Amino acid sequence: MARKTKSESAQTRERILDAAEVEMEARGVSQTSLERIAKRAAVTRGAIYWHFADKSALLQAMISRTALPLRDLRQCLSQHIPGDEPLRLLREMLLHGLHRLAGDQKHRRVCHIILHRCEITAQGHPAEALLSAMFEESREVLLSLCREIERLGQLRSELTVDAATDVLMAFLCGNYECTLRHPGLYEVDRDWDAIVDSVLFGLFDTTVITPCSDLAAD
Amino acid sequence: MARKTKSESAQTRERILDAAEVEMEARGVSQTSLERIAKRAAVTRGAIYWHFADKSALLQAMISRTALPLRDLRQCLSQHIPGDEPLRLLREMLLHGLHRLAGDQKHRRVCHIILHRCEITAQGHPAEALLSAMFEESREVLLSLCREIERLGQLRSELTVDAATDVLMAFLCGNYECTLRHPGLYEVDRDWDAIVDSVLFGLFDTTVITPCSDLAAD
DNA sequence: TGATACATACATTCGCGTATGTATGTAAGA
DNA sequence: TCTTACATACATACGCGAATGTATGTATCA
Repeated sequence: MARKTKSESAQTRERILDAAEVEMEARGVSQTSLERIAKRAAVTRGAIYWHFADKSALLQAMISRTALPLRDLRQCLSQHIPGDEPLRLLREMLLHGLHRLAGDQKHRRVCHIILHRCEITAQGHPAEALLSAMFEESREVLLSLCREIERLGQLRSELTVDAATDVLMAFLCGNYECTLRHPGLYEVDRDWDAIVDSVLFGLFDTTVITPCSDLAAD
Repeated sequence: MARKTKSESAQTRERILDAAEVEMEARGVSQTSLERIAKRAAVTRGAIYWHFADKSALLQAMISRTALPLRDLRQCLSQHIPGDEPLRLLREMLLHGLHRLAGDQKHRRVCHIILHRCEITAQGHPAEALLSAMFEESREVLLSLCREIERLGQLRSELTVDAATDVLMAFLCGNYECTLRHPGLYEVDRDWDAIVDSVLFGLFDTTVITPCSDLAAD
């Protein structure tokens, strides 16, 4: 064996990342040796060390390869015209996240690894900073939306904006948790519309929501 | 050093478990060596191997030592007189779980380890069976309550019992997730009453709820 | 005096990182 | 265009530390 062409090399790299995903989901990050990954990718550890500095860098690359929910949030936000029905935008954002979680196999796998197959120690861990940043940024997004909704007088009087935001965060995180950790015991492919509407109805005065779905059309 | 009295031996065992909790929460289960645990407990690895077969058994003992939310659920359920305001019971159960999560330091630590500091591989892992059983059993409890509520005509018409159950599960799991994983970014010590009421209000017709709290008195 | 509750010492395994070998791709010079 | 020179893309081999499990020593309790 010897030197391959550039595209072949890139393919090797992808195969290694694919193999790492499968192995790490099955056995956990720390219990997966580079030898196992290499074997599944039909290379030797030498190839892995050529493409990646160490296991940590491999994990980092694996995470970077698939965009995480944050991108979706930003994408949804970019379609938002400020002052224009934040409640409906919020609805679309929640539905978008839930549908992606149900549909995108690859997305699910990487999230599963980061959330449940990876012992995040304190600081410095590749997944640690990412998770915190995603959480904080998601919360910021939801919080600003809740503030807009409150300004329109649609927040239920017993609630603060922070309380509403945190219910939404818990609902979202909980769905990731339940879906990924207990795939047999928790339904993913379902009619999320009624469910999301119920949650929103508990937090906001949703009489103004017009259930037009043409905004979600891509 | 040598043979201790029985109570001293039991104390040693507890010290080992305490040390294991602290170390495992800080570094993750697989990254925590028995040597570190022994050092913190002021013993040698020999003592650990005397009390426990291996690291797996140690983890199992650690989990068994602190009762998990399941016991709370059962306790709450046992106070339930069937046919008597399931909605109020549900409310108390949710509040009880959230308050314990906020107040019980030891409980939080073990949950944190099991959920986020432990790479659960497929079957056979000490934490795996426990987590699945807890989830399934919790869902069963909530599902039966939702069924009772539906029978009383208090379930919102757009929802199925399963949908309502899963919203509650997601809400609960999400709170564990957010609280334990992002302690700085998510408030635990808060007024949960209004929040729980909002969630319930989104799912059920809660006009019948009488906010008497004497039922919760232990 | 025997079983207990450890400490100590030792053997073994496992995975990591690195050093090195090697065959091929590739660009430049003649 | 053929060859030279080098970079690339791995494979192979080795040394290392860390952690595990076990075997054995030992002092004390009962």
